[in-house]
Amino acid sequence: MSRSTRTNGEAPRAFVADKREAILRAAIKVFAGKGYFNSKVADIAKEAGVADGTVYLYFKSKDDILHSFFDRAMADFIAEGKKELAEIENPEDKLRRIAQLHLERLGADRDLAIVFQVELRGSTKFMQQFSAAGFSEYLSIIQQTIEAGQKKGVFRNDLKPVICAKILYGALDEMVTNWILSNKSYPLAPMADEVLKIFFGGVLQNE
Amino acid sequence: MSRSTRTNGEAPRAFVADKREAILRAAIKVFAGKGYFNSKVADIAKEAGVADGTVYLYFKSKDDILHSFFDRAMADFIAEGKKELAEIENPEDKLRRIAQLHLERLGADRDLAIVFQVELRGSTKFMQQFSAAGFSEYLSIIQQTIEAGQKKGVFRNDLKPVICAKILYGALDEMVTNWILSNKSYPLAPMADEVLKIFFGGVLQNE
DNA sequence: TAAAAATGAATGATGATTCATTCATAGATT
DNA sequence: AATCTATGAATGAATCATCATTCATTTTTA
Repeated sequence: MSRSTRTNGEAPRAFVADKREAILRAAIKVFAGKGYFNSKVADIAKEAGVADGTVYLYFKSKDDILHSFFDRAMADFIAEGKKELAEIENPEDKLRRIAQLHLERLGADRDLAIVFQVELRGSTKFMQQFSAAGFSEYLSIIQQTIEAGQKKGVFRNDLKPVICAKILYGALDEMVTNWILSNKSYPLAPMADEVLKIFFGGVLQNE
Repeated sequence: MSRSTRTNGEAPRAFVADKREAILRAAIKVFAGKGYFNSKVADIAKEAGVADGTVYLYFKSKDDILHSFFDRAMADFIAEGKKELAEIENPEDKLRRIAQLHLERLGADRDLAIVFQVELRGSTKFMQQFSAAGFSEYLSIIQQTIEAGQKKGVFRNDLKPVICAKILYGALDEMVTNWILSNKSYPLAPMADEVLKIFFGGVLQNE
């Protein structure tokens, strides 16, 4: 046993990581409740059960908290998505899985969803980075799936894949936003099928 | 000529209204550039070419500026939309006109679009009001058009109108957001047709 | 010249960040 | 085992810059 400290419970780093995690969770909760700019660092500290100064032992600044959250959440999301999608061949099924993952993930954690839908968009600057970072990768995964489907002949060839991707994303995004703003609480994930029914088949009656 | 002041240019109220308008325009520009919370009232005053205090002769508070902007913009938009749509019978054409108006309007004024897409969403509180106010009315206009189309048999009956409406709105919204964030400047309005092609016909190949 | 509009310096509240201090732990020493 | 000490985590009161807002004064208008 090379690691002597392993004996009594957790390695020292694990303890540290937990506190960071606690502050991050607290921040999400506070941001979701009052909005980023209306949230005081003191609020976050209180929610996390630590002193104000402690926050600065784990994060450079208030801004850094939001960034850290976003970086991790987005990386996790894309990583898990890619893994899941690698096992699916059929482009139609792939899109279905993307939609489900999207709504499952955000539907499982309201605070996280609020920060994603509302707070992360509160500044153009952030949106630009957002755009540059994980977001465009996400869009391009959808786009590539559509291109693959076109090659296979399951999707129409007269549509631009970029636009299709944006529409699907926009539709899912709107489902999430509506879900957040609604007072009634309903499960979000099942909307995936509704969305895809329309996205796949269109609204026009085929006589 | 009953209005005596009409002779030398503007009526007194018009002068006042112009200054209010100037401050509002300036505010939109500043908000669009730096975000609501990063914008100082002094920035707005400077941009409008007035003293800091003058802003408070026309608006109750910084918050009131954003609200006033939103109220007017949304009311204008819905009013004009309703007028235009009243002249259209065919639900398909109606949706097409809605999409065009949506993109034309926002595509014509980038600052306005940024405030709409980015700033107005920076707080859940605002979003809730947003939601309560004009926004849900907008969504329901789309929804009703779809219902009308279903009755006429042009739209599929196995789709929920609410969901269809949200999807169309979400798709348009995403087009606008992407347009704002893109460095390349392309015309936004033509995307309406692309969106509708997919919304109407779906992406699946009909063999 | 009276009233209205505009000014911009001063005020006061707020809240992010800092840092001198305290606390807890684990090894070292006796 | 009891005591001591070094280390780094944690604390939270104090700092300090930042604005939104006000209002006494000046300028413009009619």
